[in-house]
Amino acid sequence: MKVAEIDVERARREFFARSARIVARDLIGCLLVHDLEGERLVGRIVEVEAYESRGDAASHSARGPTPRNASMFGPPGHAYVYLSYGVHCCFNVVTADAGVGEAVLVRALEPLRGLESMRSRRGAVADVDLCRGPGRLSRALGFELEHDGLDLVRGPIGIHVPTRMSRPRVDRGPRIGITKSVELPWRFVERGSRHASR
DNA sequence: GGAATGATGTACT
DNA sequence: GTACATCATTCCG
Repeated sequence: MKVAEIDVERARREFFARSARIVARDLIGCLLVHDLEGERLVGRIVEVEAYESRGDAASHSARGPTPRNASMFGPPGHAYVYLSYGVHCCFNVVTADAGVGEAVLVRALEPLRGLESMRSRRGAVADVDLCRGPGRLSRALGFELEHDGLDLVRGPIGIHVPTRMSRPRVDRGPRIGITKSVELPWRFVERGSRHASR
């Protein structure tokens, strides 16, 4: 591997090695990519939530490591995928440092590429709803439990930070669907996005 | 072993 | 707006 490639990889890993709330904010506008069955599926991240390790009772990591949340305590820049309500897969990006237990839940995407493939997995829904919700986007992009722990720098799932993008306007507020630590304003949404949930 | 609980989505009134 | 499917995980005993 060339020196330049090593530098790029280090920079990509350091992006995730920060607190979840900081990474969460920066993920708005980034591209979530899945190379699946010879096709590249792409969505633009428009809604996320940060789950931290200290003082966050809503985080899966709040009571320490368990078999389910093990990858949340693993190295940053890896996936944490879990089953919600026994039905839906939810996709997170592990942040901070290994052993800490922080992650960012990706809640909604603006579908950009591979829409036909997304439609085939999602059934008869409007395109604006293809990836509007954490369970929905996992279904649309083909995320499964087997992707839990995957290294997002190596693929086939990855996150692209656009080199040239106007910094999106981001609104911040309480997270959705939780009953603990409801006051923490760690949900980030691109202002005015029609692809966000709610 | 048993019971409660979801970081949800869909259907229905 | 409300109802509920559905099951792995977690906690308690």
